[in-house]
Amino acid sequence: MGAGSALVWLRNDLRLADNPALAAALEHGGPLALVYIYETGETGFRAMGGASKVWLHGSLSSLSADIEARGGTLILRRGNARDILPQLIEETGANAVFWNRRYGLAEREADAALKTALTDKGVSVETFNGSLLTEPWTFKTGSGGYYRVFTPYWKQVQANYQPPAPLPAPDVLDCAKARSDALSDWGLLPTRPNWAHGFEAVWTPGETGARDRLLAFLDGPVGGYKDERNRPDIDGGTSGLSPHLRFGELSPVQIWRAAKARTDETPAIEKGAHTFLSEIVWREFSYVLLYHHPDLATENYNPSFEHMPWRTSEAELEAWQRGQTGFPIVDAGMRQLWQTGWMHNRVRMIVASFLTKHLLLPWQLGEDWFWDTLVDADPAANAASWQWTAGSGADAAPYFRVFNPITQGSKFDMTGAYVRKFCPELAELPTKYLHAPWEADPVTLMAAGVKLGETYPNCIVEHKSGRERALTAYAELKAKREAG
DNA sequence: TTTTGAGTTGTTCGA
DNA sequence: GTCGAACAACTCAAA
Repeated sequence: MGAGSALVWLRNDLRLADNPALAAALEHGGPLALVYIYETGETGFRAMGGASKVWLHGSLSSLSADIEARGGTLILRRGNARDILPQLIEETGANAVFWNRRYGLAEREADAALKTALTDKGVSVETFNGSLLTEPWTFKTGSGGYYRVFTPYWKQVQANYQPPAPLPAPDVLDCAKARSDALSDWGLLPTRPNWAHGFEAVWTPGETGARDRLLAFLDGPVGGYKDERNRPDIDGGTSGLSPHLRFGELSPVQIWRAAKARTDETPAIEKGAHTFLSEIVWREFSYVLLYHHPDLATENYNPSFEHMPWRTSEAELEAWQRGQTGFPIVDAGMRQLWQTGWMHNRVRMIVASFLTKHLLLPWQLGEDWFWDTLVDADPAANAASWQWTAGSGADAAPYFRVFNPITQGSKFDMTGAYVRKFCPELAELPTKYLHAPWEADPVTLMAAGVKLGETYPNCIVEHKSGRERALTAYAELKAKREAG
């Protein structure tokens, strides 16, 4: 390849280390054009949610600084990649384009069309796997199909996955010049009100923040991960890497290598590291499902769920969204989500079970709310996990598994620190009543400053009757399924 | 082809 | 308080 420059189109891979597309562009030689396009108005693309936009702003800001520290520049553009990439190729004199692949249908189709168009104009295009351990078509079952059950998939990965050699971040970047938008003009950050003001205390978007978090996790918490990952009252019981992974500030390959290396040094963490990597592979499994079911975020994976007698209630949906259901563990979770853009995984299951079973509202409403409010909103993992909870998904929970929010709260937020943090109006209650304040006697309630129905809502549905209603609905579904 | 064993994360009830 | 069984039936993956 001749003297032209090499254009790297960055998408969900906002990092310099271990980035296959970037490494190939460096190999190509010549100046680099490092480009991020904020794709708006692209048909079939799901618009990024509000919390994700906030993260994107932070991530691009960090990436831009990292690139400038190496003498380069990040080019920002907004609009259609279809129009913008050819312009940038012109402006920068690029004769080769590099990107890491995406797996949603609309994205795949758009990328394929672009690749054809560029190739036809004599520009070489090379694409890579920059976001997954293995791409969704890699592993097949004995009969040639894709995996629909997690455990055999996980076994397959353990038996056959070998990480490629790491690709170091470049020390110096020689970049081509081109016009760039100002990041602040994209309007990614909220104003009036700034509902994201709580994010900063919790997160450091960008490659450095991601690496620091990974190392901190491997330095300690990973050892107890198997049990502590279920404890929302423990700070750092989980890795907190999900938003970094979502934007590719680090890759699952880097995680895999680091966890394996650390296990070799410290065999005592083996069990925790193994469980941790299985969670990473759940993300991979979700991508297998998304690849084979492009409408995973909207359509039931199991088609028989079209007969599910879901309810409708704007008021109940809103009570759930705002963390005003009257069940402390549910409300704490929904408020953590609103305040920090993230929710502990155990609590995600509890609130999802509550929405789809106790309230019997369609899982798509929950999926959509999470899409808008999670900084880690991932097209594959979010959709697959909601369907799993609802029972419509692959390898799904049995219908009779209705989480009891009181039992779950007492069992996993056993100190009550989680509810006290996010539902401060209940903070003075004794732990014994914290997950079921209605069971406290009037004297205890008064002493804690709690007036049910005033300072904290009454339950919008009673646990026992809500559970029974859900079981009845699922039985109806079964009857309809049998009737054809 | 047929068979077999298994399937992320739970709750309730009764002994 | 502890423990085991029931809660469905089906589909998947592999032998």
